[in-house]
Order: sequence, then C-alpha cells, then structure tokens
Amino acid sequence: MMKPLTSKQQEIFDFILDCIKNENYTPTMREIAEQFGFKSVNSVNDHLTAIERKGYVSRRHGASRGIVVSDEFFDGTDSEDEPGIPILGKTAAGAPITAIENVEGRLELSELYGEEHFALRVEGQSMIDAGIWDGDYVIVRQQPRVENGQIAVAVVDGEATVKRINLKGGEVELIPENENYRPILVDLSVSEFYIAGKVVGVHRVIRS
Amino acid sequence: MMKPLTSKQQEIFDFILDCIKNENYTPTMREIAEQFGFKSVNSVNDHLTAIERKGYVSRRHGASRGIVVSDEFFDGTDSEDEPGIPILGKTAAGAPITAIENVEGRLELSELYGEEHFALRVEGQSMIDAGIWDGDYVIVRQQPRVENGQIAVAVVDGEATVKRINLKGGEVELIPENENYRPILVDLSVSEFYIAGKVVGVHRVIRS
DNA sequence: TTGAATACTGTACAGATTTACAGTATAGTT
DNA sequence: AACTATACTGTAAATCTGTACAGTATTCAA
Repeated sequence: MMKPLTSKQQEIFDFILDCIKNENYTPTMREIAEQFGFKSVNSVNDHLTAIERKGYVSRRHGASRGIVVSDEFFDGTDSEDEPGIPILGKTAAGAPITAIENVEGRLELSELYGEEHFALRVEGQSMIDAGIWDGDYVIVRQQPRVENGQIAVAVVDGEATVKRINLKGGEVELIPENENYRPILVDLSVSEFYIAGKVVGVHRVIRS
Repeated sequence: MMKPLTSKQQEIFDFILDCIKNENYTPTMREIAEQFGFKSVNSVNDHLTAIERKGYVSRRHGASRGIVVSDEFFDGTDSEDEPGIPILGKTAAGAPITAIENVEGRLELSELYGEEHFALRVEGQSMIDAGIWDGDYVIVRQQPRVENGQIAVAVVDGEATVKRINLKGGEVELIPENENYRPILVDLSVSEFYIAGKVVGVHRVIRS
C-alpha cells in the first residue's frame, strides 16, 4: 500500500492530474505556485519532494515540466488498463476459478485482430458444418486473395457471402459446408467477383 | 480541407505526436533539433511556424514545451476512438464492402460483455454439436445458478467442464452435445460441485 | 524536548527555452 | 525576374524553469 498524501499534497497532485487531463500538459512549479497563491516556488518544490517520496510522481531531472505521474494514476486517460476480458486457465484442484493466478491472458477483438479486420453477420445455414452458424459474426481480414479451400467472404455482383473458395481457371467454386447445399459456380467473365477477405474468426453470442 | 504538410514538416509533426503518445510530454524545440540533427533551433522554429500556419498545432507563447497539437490529430491517445472492430452490414449493390456508410456498429468483447465475464478455452469434442469446438474460447458470465438445459461451466471436484446442465434432486446431469459421448451424473452428496457461470458466447480463431 | 514531517517565504543562479533577427540557398510560381 | 515558401546556420537577448540554500512556524510522535 502507498503512503497517503496530506490534504494539501493531494490538492496539488490533483491539480497536476487535472492539468494533464484537461490542458494536456504538465504544469511548471511556478504555474502550480500561482494556482495555489504560493509566493515561493520552493513551497511547490517541498510538496513535490514529499509527493515524489511517497511514490505518486517522479521527476525528470532538469527538464522543464518534468513531473511524471506514476502509471497507476492514469485511469483510462493514458496508460489504458489491460484490455479485454480475462482468459482463465486450468484451475488447481479446489482453487476458485476466478483466482487471479489462473489468468492466462486477455481476450479482446481489437487486440487479437488488427486494423485491417472487420466483422460480418452471417445469414443462413450454409456453413454450419464449418462451425459458422446463422447469426454468428465472422471476423474477416481484408485481403484480395485466399488459398483454395480457405473460408472467405466473397462478393458476387455486390452480394456478400461466406463460403469456402475454390478458384480454377475462369471459374470460382463457392463451396458451402452443409450437406443440404450445393456448391455455387461463378463465371468470372459473366459476374463481377472479388474476395473481400479471409475469415479468421467466428464469434457467437448465445442468448437464452 | 487542411493544407498538406511537406515531408519534412510531416516528419517533425509525427515526432511531436510520437513524443506525446509514447513519452507523454511535448518536446522542446531543442529536443526536436537534436532529434533531427539541426544545428540551430531556429530550423525547428521555422518548421513549427509553417506547421502552425497550416493549422496542425498552436503554441502557448513563452511557455516551455508549449506546442499544442490540434484536437483532430489525437487518434486514440486522448479522445478515444470508437472501440472494437467495425461490423459491416449489407452492401448496397456494387458498393465497396468497406464503405463507412455500411458500418452497423462495432464488435468488442469488453463492450459486449461486462466486468463479470471471463473466457475459458475449451478442450475436447464433447460440445461440438452445440457449435463449441475444441480450442474455442467460451465467454462465461459468472453466476451461481443456471436454468436446466442451459450451457454452463461446471466445476466438479476442482475440474472445470463446459456442459449442458440438468439439475434434478440431489444429482446434476452434465449433458454433452456429441452423440459419441454419454451424460455424466454427479452426486451432490459425494462430489464438490458448483456452477462457475453461464456460457453466453463462443469465440473461435481460425488458423490456416 | 528533541526530532521529523509539514507548510510555507525569500533569494539566487545556472541552464533550459522561446523568440527574434540576420543571413544563405534552393525550388517553384507568377 | 521578382516573389514566396521551404529549409537550413548562427547569434543573442529575454524570460522561463528547476534546483539549491537559508530561514520561520506548527504539529505530531518518540
């Protein structure tokens, strides 16, 4: 646990946090002195020395506006908390499943997938044997080509569908993953066709 | 539209953005000069004057580290962008799938699910008919009870498993979703049993 | 009652920093 | 050919800034 600040020190520390948050710059000691009506900069220096000793800030020696607020006081403003939801590992026998020791990592779509990804809601049953159900979101990495046999979002005449791709000569075969469906053949000289991207993830929200 | 920066001006502007983003402070003109090998600070001043004239920054007169980057250039650093990856809707005929107009919303686990959720990696094939595959992450909302027939994470004698739950009297039936597997019966008077939470989502990362 | 922490004033100075002014040179526009 | 913008060097003054040192006063714990 960190040593508590006195009320005056807290005021000054809060002012520094406010400056960074609202004005986007660290104040100088003279600016702090002016704010609090101190007639001497050394008043600020004394307070900062105490605040620093207690671990709330550090200072870049010699640098102007060199007060550096410790990481743990940036809530959401700058050093973002760990993103996403915790991935729990195997629980040791008897240990509560929520034990922090068991956190293997964190799951977050924007961390897992980068800038070039988008999500698309799947309609229909044509890919259920590939584990992609009606209503699922597929995560798609934008790329113009995929290897034969890979699952991709294909756009045929402006219509987007998720299918397994098999390109051969002047034709593309869009293969569903459901025994009740037949592959679709697209003639590249007739239809406008392109690959929007490769399906790299599936997400399903379970209701009920 | 804003006047474009020259490549040199852009470099300097980018460096300032980097400083703010990574080091958390605005550089002084001397720090910029040192970074770019300028022998005169006035080189920096000239560039800044140009960058300011074009509207990318303003300057607090007389203040050290007084460069103020214009609001519209804080991407993610301060004024947080929308979280998550874009969910694209139906594309209008012929419209490019990446058109911003078609963004229906954004998908992000920490937004979709709240604090009381965690993820768990599934091992085994026992739930494949429920669309939960080996290696998938299930998203679990922590709660001590579920309705019969719902899928949950059950902890039996410290061992966590994902199954459909059927509680009846002094027994719990853990029902797999795979015809090759048989339901497991847990005697509550013999085994330590509790529900870790309800499975409310599934996420699969597709490799290959 | 001695000491340490807090909470200030006041002064001073070295070095950091902005800003200004005087140049040089090149490239593109009018 | 004159003008403007870009892209620098060099110098120097004005002011900003952190840091140090010398005090004063109060409070609280040992």
